[in-house]
Amino acid sequence: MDSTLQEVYDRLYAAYGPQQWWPADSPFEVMVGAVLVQNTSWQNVRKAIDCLRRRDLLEPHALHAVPIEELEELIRPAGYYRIKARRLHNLLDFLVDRYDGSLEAMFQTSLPELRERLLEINGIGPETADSILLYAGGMPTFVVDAYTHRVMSRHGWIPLDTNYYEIQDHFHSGLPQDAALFNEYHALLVEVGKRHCRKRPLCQGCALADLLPPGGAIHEDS
DNA sequence: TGCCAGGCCGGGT
DNA sequence: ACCCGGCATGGC
Repeated sequence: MDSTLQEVYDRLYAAYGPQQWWPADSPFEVMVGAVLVQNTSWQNVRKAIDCLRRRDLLEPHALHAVPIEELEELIRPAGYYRIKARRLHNLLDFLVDRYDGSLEAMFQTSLPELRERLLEINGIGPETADSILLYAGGMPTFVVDAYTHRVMSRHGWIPLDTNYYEIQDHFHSGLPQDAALFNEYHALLVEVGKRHCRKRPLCQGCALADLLPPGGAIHEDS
């Protein structure tokens, strides 16, 4: 195990505690949120999800039955509503056609195989797939997002140009393959990123300040 | 008041 | 293998 990765985790956990991610009432709601949150603030996503909940549409068959044009209007507050309605529907096609709408059945598939199948769906990229696998299915795959890249690169722990799979490998090879750990770790990176790396690049005063490498934080923007 | 938020795709080098 | 424009709403 990578001592730095473990130390960063311990420091974040001591500072912020358990994060209770993903904010959702059911695995299906996690799936829906994973698509809607693409390059979008969670605040906007919540409006769209609440709208679906009020209409009892947070269920695979019910949501799948909604025509695209209606879906567009329902999820409008989440932004990119035309393309996201189609992406969401593509995912629902997959879930209903292959698994009869059963997440339990879907998550019987092995992690590598399910990941590949999800990536074949138009509109599901690596982060959305990993979010579904980890946060809806409890499968041990690390979620890499903008915050992960920002926090790790600005502290000098990875080069700025590290791509998704390189970052993911870094976590996979440096930590035990534990879904609960991956879940909490990613949530903690988002938390520290929101607090310290959103507007101002300097992570002065954050929980990781004394872990900075010689030369200090990296300031080139992502 | 502009800028940005928990990406991804398609077309181009 | 990258690089880029497009996609859209709501909050600060």
